[in-house]
Amino acid sequence: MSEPIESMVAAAAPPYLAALNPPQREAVEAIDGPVLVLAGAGTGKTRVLTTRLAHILATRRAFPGQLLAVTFTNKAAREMRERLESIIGAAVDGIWLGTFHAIAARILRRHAERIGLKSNFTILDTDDQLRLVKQIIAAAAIDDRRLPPRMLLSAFDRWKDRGLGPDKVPADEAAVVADGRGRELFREYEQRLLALNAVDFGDLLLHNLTLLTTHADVLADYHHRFRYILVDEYQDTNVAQYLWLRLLAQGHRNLCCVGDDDQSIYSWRGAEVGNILRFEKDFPGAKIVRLEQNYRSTPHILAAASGLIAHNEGRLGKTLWTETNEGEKVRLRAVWDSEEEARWVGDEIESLQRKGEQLSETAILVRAGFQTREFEERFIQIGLPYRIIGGPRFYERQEIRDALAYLRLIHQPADDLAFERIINVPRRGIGEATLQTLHAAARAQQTPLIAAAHKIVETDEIKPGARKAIRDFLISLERWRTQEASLPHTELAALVFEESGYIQMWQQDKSADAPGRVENVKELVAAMAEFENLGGFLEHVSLVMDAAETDGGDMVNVMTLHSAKGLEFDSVFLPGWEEGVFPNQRALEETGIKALEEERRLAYVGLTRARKRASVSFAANRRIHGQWQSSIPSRFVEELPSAHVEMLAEPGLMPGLAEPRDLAGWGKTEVLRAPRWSPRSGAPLIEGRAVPVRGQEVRRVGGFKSGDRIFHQKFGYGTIQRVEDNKLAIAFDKAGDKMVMDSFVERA
DNA sequence: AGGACGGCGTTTTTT
DNA sequence: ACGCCGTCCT
Repeated sequence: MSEPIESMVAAAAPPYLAALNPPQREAVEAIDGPVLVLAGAGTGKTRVLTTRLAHILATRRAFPGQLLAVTFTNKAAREMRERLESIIGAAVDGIWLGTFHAIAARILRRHAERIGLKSNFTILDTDDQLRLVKQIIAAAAIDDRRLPPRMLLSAFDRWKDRGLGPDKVPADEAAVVADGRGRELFREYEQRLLALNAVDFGDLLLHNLTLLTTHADVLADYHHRFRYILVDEYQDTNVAQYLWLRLLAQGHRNLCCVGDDDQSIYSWRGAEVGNILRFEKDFPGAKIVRLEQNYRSTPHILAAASGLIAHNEGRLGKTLWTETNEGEKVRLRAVWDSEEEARWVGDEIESLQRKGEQLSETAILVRAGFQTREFEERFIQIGLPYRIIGGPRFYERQEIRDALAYLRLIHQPADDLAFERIINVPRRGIGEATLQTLHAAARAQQTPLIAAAHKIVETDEIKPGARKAIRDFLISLERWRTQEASLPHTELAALVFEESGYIQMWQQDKSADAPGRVENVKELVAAMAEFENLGGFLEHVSLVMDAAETDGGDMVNVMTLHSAKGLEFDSVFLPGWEEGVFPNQRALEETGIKALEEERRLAYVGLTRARKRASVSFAANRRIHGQWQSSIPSRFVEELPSAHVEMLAEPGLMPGLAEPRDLAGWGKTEVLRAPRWSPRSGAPLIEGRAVPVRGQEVRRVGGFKSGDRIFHQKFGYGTIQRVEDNKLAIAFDKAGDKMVMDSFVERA
């Protein structure tokens, strides 16, 4: 441990302040009142956040327990804690530092009974949510082909993102979901969750809002408690999170939000760039600090990224600059097809490697997961080590979810979803019919399945075989539950997986992945050791579903642009800059110009990941869903300022253009944007509607109303049932009921 | 209870 | 093209 905090305070300018540039220092020292720190990419955002926390503590403005620091990811929270402790030189206990969800869960557990929950409530993940929604749909006697569970769930999620419970959803919005039954189903879903003593991720925030707005004493308690509030990645907050912060910050008004509107890439999961754009209005007198000095990238990379993002409107505006020297221009490479692209990138990486660059300092950032495949194939072929970031996670595996269901059920008997999951795993001869009987009984008695099961085994409502199986299972559960108090939780878990026959089930399984599954369950048990008790472990699993730490070998990193946010690499490859792929066609179809700007921000995020060199590439032909499609360069290619880009031309090859042309001046020349990318697309889409393109006849779309007869390329003739923005609910004569984009239909 | 078959979706991801 | 999921059949 280094010097105590007192001696840091004694110094005229503490060392941690001296290391900051003027705006950073301003952001750190503006302790009181609302502050918005607009932190461009690579400008030292985390340093400011952590130094600010350290400064508050060092100057004795608050005790650790009076600080609230919120992040979006566990990784960010961990990093913040580590860096804070390295500044302070000691462990910092008591600070409320964590993700929105973790903090909200902590608060909710303290006051669960005020919401109608018990403090050991279960936090459901998406999988459980979906199963519950399916049950709700079935119970409402709705055909799930008419109402896909995913869609309904996503409607619920988006409502919750906006802080809306069943009673607050605007009538017109509820009306267009599930044939007017949206509100009813939403209410049903929420009631089911309460009955299960469970919450989903959205509820954590939503219940917090209810708690804080309906219990003045609780709110006052937190007002008093949280003297200083800090928020990371503020541009990613949704409305619920914004309302939550605003409520908590009302006390001392010491709210410091750090974010970058140009890096807002999560609107599709409810993030509202608007939150950052209107900070000044919401917090009058707020101090705005801009961090613009970039410590990461070369001037060419910064200029290219800045030139690109300048095409967006409604930005708060920043001008990134750097003191470093020129460096390399952003390289732009046209290739014939996606295979050649992978070959080229592979060659380039090998050449970098020969020059002594680390593979792990190299990244390939793609727009969508399917693009990684081509690179994998090529890299395997040439023996180039790589890792894909962002695959399926440990806690999402079947065996882990099964094992967790056992533990959940022991810890929280009302967890019907857990009960259903494992009642017949391993097989105990409890089939569909028995389960139906149980469900019916549970519904009739308004009790959890487990309680219904206890009663039903005393009757002869079910067959003797199943009855015995259930009774045995219940006895085991009871025993394990008793042992929860006496045994260490790791021992309990090991015991449960043995006695239940779960481990044995996989040991006897002859499939290739069975041994791995056994290992995973054992790993799970081992992982429990780090936690004080079963409850703590389950909380961790629900909220801290971090991907396993990437192993440290020297490998090329392959990931999506989204996963790359917050990371940096010496060399960055940005393949697939083609219309349709990037900007992504579907995004444009869904939300038009809004999506286009978000895609552009994604491109900006990609470029600004690079320290020394960035290479953009695009292919004339690409296989998508098994079909070769010709493509044209992304509009983002033209938007890169040519002074900062070096075109790596291959003679005679310029995909998508009618004929070879002078490539150096593409910025000035209008590039033909023939919509050859998608077989069904009519034209580039802006705001969800086709817009005229030079030399091309574009059919006028929009203006449809229900009752209109239409024709669709794939589904044939049909009648419009309902219009929702640019989406049409259509009863097709042959293909049944479907939702389609209006741009894909024409009047019959 | 387990395999075969057909249909569907295939942008991004955290908690 | 391909994989996953749900259903249906044996």
